[in-house]
Order: sequence, then C-alpha cells, then structure tokens
Amino acid sequence: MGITERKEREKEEMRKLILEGAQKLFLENGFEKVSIRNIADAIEYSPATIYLYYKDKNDLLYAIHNIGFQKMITEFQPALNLEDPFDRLVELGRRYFRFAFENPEFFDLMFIMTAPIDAMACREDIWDEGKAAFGILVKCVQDCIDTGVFKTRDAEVASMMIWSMVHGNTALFLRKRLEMFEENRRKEVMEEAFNLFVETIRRGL
Amino acid sequence: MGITERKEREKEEMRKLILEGAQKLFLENGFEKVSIRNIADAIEYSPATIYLYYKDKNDLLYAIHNIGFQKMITEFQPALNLEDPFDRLVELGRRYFRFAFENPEFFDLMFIMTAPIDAMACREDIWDEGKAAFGILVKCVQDCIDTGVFKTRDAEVASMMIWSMVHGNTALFLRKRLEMFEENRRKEVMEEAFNLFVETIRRGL
DNA sequence: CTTGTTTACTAAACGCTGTTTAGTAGATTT
DNA sequence: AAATCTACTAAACAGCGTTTAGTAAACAAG
Repeated sequence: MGITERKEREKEEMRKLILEGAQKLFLENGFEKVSIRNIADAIEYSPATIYLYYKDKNDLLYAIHNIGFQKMITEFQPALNLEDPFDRLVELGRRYFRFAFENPEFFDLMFIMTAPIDAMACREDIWDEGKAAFGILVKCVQDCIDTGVFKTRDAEVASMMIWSMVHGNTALFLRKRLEMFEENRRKEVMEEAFNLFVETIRRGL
Repeated sequence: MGITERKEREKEEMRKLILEGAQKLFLENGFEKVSIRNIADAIEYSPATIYLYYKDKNDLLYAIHNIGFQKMITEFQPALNLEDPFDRLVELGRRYFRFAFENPEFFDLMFIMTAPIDAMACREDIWDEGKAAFGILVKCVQDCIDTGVFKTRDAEVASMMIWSMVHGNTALFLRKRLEMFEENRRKEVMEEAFNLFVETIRRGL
C-alpha cells in the first residue's frame, strides 16, 4: 500500500508550497498587506484550498514564526565561537540588531506582533525555539559570571535586563520612534547607546 | 454674523463627539477591533459623516496619539518633585511601565503601532509631545551627570540607553514574549531586571 | 470492468472592513 | 418665495478572512 504514503508525501508538499508562497509574499510586502487571496493567486490555487492545509491566517504566521527563530539561532552561532564570554555577549547583541534590521518582518512576527500569539495560546511548543534562543543568552551571561566579569549571581535576571535593553533599542528604531534625533544621527545614537550600555555593564553588573 | 461662529463651534463639537466615541471604543476593545461603523453606531451618525471630520481611520488614531502623550506627561509630573535626581530617574522608569500597564492601548499607539506613523510622515508636529516626554528624561539624566552620579558626558545618548532598557522591558512583557518564565514569575523577573539595571547604572554609568 | 466511496479541490456566498459617490432634507441667504 | 448652501446619509465599491455546498477525479470493492 504505497498509495497512502504517496498521498502523505503530496500533502506535505502542498503544505510546503503554501508556506513558501506565503513566506515570500509576507517578507516582501509585510504581513498585514498580504491576503489569503494573494497567496492563493501566487500558488495558483483557490483561497479555500489553503484552509484545507492551514487552520487560518494565524496558523500560517505561526509556521513562519518558527522558521524565523531557526534562522535567528543559526545567525547567532558564529558569535559563540569567540573565546571571551563578554565578547560573545556583545556580539550576540550586535547580531540581534542585525537580524532585526535585515529581517524586519520576521522580527515583527517574533517579538512584536500579537496576532499569532493570542491565537496560539493553547499550544505548548510555540516557544521551544524562543526558549532556545534565550537559553543561548543565559548561558553566555552565566559564563561571564563564572569568569568574574559580572558580580551578579542571577544569570536569568541579568539576561532579561540585557535582552530588554537590546530589544528596546531595536524596536524603537524599527518602529520609527526616534524622531527626536535628526534622521542621519539616529543609527549613530543607537550604536552609541549600545556601546554605552556595554561599557556600563562591564563596569557595574 | 454670529452664525458662522456658531457653525464653527458646532463643527468643533462634532469633532470632539467623534473623537470621544472613538477613544472610548479603542481603549475598550483595542484599535484593530474597532471599525468606523462601530464608532458611527456609538455616536448615532452614519459612517460617512466621520469622513467629513477626519480624513481616515489613521487621522483618528493620530488625534488620540496626542492625547496619550499629554496623559503620560501628566503622570510623569509627580516624579519630578523628588529631590534626588537619581530617585527622579528611577521613578520616571517605574511610571513609564505603570502607564503602559494601565493604558496598554495608548502605549501601543504611542510606541509600537506603525499605522498612524506611516500615514503621518508628512506632518512635522506629530512628535512635539513625544519630544517633550523625551526631554523630561534627558533633563533628569543631565541632573544626574551634573551632581556626579553619572560619569558619562552625553545626556542624550545615556537617555537613549535608559529608555531602550525600560521600553524593551515593558514591550516584551506587554507583547507576551516572556513565556520562558512561569506565569507567576514574569512580573517579578521584570522588576528584578529593572532593579538590577538601576543598580548597574548607579555603579557603572 | 463497473459500481460506490473517498479525496482534492473550487465557485460562490456570508458578513465583515475602509472609503467614496450621489443625492436629499433643511437651514441660510437673496 | 426662490435660490443657494450645508450637513448628513443610503448605497455602493472593492477588498478582507472564512465557510458551505458541490464537482470531478482517484481509488477500492465486487
């Protein structure tokens, strides 16, 4: 009975086809501007077909959400090769911002949008990838504590503090809330703020 | 000719009626879930009438955006009565979070949403209130520098750094991105992260 | 090889959305 | 009293996410 297996394979391929079409459109035009009908047109199927493979639009967002975290974790890896744990930490921060800057739609979905989160509150595995990414940070901070760079004892709280700063910095810039600075100074001020933060925690954390 | 003046007054009242109806619904149900038709129903006019007083839905959001900043600045005032500039700074941070927590829809509109911002890019005065709020922070940081609490020289960059941390902390919590912590620990971790930040900048900024 | 059943898909509809157009009562002016 | 102007709305337009009912093809059983 190879037929059921082939059908299974075809079903999986269809899911992939839809997801890839959706991802392409979402990343090109932004999540809000893409409709189910747009996706259906792109893959040359009817809108109703999509609902045979994904529960609703949020289900589609959730699938892409996971891809985003995998991509981010991959882009974090090179930073972990640095020898000094504090250098690792700084490099992780820079890569967080670079990821957000180069993949604003992914970043939006992963850390800002509410839509896919509210709808997925039931599922337990939503944040497996997110936890893994945070785990990388905590481990790095723990290394800083162990080598005596930081005096704090609680790596989780320290990680939360560091993540807050880097995320806030990034989100305010991406959401265009830095209008009090002249346009050409904005990125510069952000970087100076980040550098100041790095120096501050090196001295005082 | 008191007629034209009366008409002017009536026009202003109508704008106010619409805005108040919109604000009530927006703050109750969230911006995305409220339609022009909902607002029209609430004030017992037709949807088309709203377009005689406001260009579009974003124009309505923008008007409420300003009200939010005025409210926030008002809630900042008591913090400025504290004598010690560092205490003032800490209290400003706490009030930023409290404002966000008690007025999540305002906060969303002021610091997270993109809709009203993109549409209003032309206008120069959008950020007058926002600049005023940031100005309060910068002045406070400058006082900390002048009294020798901080070693840094650049109050603007330091303010940006501090705002980033407090905003990131707040935004991650409001957008439910702290799933790696148990539900009852989340607010606690946030507060500990904030306190750790306060101690860190007291020592190292 | 035919029959019945299941599968994969879609056309059309439902009830929304923001926004625009054309038209109408009533107030104001002449 | 007639003409004009103002404030308003009913209805429509083009889109949205989603569901329902139905069809053509693939498959299984006799």
